[in-house]
Amino acid sequence: MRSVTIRDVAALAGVSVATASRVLSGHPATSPSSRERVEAAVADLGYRPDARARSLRKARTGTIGVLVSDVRNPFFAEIAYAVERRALRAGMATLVCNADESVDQQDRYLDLLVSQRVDAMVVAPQGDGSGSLQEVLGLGIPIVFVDRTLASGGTGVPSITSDNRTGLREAVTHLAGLGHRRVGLVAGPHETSTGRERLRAYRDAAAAAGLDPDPALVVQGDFQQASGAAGARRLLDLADPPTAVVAADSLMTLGALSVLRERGVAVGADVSLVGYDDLPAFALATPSLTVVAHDPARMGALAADAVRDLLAGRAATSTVLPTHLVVRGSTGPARRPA
Amino acid sequence: MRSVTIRDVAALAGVSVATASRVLSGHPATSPSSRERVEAAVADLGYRPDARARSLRKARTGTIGVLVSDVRNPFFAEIAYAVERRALRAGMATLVCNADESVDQQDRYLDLLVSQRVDAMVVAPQGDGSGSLQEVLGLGIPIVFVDRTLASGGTGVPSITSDNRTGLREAVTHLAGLGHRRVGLVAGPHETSTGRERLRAYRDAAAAAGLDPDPALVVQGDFQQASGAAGARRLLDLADPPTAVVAADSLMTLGALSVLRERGVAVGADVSLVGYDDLPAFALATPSLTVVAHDPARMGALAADAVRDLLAGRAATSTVLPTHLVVRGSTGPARRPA
DNA sequence: CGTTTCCATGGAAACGGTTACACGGCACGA
DNA sequence: TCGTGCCGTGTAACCGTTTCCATGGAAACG
Repeated sequence: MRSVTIRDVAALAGVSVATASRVLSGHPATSPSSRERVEAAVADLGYRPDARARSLRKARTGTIGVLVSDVRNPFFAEIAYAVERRALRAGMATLVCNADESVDQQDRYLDLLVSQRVDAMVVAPQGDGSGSLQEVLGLGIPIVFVDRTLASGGTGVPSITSDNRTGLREAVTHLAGLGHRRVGLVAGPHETSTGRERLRAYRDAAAAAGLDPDPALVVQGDFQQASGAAGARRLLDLADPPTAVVAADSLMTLGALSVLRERGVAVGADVSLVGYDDLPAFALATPSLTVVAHDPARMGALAADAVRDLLAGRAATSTVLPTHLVVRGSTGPARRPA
Repeated sequence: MRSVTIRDVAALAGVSVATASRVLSGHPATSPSSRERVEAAVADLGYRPDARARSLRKARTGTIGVLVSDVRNPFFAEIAYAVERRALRAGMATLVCNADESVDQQDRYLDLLVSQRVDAMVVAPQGDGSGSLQEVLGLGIPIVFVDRTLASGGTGVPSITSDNRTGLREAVTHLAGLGHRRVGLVAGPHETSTGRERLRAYRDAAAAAGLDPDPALVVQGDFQQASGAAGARRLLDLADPPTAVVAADSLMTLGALSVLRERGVAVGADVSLVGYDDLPAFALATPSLTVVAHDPARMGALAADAVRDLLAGRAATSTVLPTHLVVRGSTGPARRPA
């Protein structure tokens, strides 16, 4: 059962493949009569053009790759969705890949995207760009970073990120204002720019507010739910546990929250919690969560716009989107130690 | 800046393209000496094989399409993730598409997947198969349905679904046992098999338990969060509102929950709520949500297995995964109307 | 009426790989 | 020594499309 090709269409329509191709791609120089017959033949045979063959001849594949860490993270799902939506409107297909917060897997997918000859990529990069990423950057494929950037700053790659520092600073300042002196942080991986920036913002803000600089208050997570739970446990088990905890991403927030509940800690009273990302579910928790909010849908849309610009040969502008603290019920006055 | 082709590699290595190709694809009939030189040339030039060109000649593209309704729905995100993971292990790439609960968009993506010549598809189908879907089924592309099936049953397409009826029946029976007589349902769209089956199970179970058969207790949703909120509002605004509500998917559960909270209704006391899908966040709500649970990760993995079987020429088996009710705090004894 | 212009068309060369086929050289057994 | 067979290699066809170029006819113009 060989699939039907443009040759079959041309034969049935009684024209050459060249003419058939012209009709199919809307070339103006075609007579109404051949247009009509080709279209009839297409309908008759159920012809479906082969995008691979087409793209082999033309310069473009009409495909863009989106490489995020984990679509199960609602934050990245939203980004991927937004990019895809915008891309579809421009007639482009989207290849969504999960790096799983692993550089190896990221490299594997970068290879894959390159060999698929995607026209452009939207990447939330892992690591310091030492692996395939650096190499791929050298290939001249239009790339836009989203959410994260590389440690080695000036790569000339446009990026759509959010202002990690402000949100986290506001969170710490807010907690300090409530009288908290020992504020814990479940930090993100050093391999990501977001992890590093949020940690740095925490440290700066904590120092500025004169909080307890105890290094034990910072525990390392990996942006996955389990590490948020583990981190929260370590913090609560300290001899002198924090009275407030900040989690550096949504999944770790979920994990931390689950531990607080499992231990019967009254969130917002015994221990205050600031989450990251404003997931719909976070507003519905009891007490509803105070969070650092940013806007993944907008990030995705802007990333798609940047890709469009790059593909059109225009320069793409990097954007840093604002973040802000949304104060809800999970943060309250520090309870004086007994 | 033309990209480097296998011809360049062959030239540099001093062999023919045939030999270069053989080395690259691991063909046994190659001498150590040419292997070595070709590999050196590849490294030297930074050669990246072109998957499109390769797949044009070979029968396969090494790509499978995953067409779900909405990756922002954690349920589908989990499915997509599981499929992708399994596919990658088999060396295949995954094209993830969002039909957005719209038949039109589904058709557009089906066209796209066909023209990309994916080797197989995993689809959560919309509608009755009247659009492109029927046509695509006729093309002989291996397809596996996931989560949903078509109304027109015997299409011979293997499917990985979950037992929608049992879970919902248990939910209704559970509520009846707690003394609820008026149980509302925020139903899913008729265009989906899951929407229909869950509605039918609700009706059957309600009848069996002798609940109030008032048709006003069933409100129509579309599996999106906003419709869950709207549905809950309609139910609460009834002259004789239900004492318990069941939502037919996770996003509508979220919407319904937000309305209950916005109105200051004590969930589990004033009104009981049964959600659908066991999202991590649902266990963390207060009170934690009683839900109908199923296993999207397993569904995705089984779908990927089914695809593997089809691609290997074996028959794929359809599976119906179990669902079960997880009783938590959001359901309680019916409050006697004053 | 002859020449120029334009337009629809077909033939054939790309695009970047794989692979059927033929061929020469070598080791082997008779 | 002479087939026989195997193995590594090269030539060229092929996958399905687009597009360059040449061509022939009709229309437009003088």
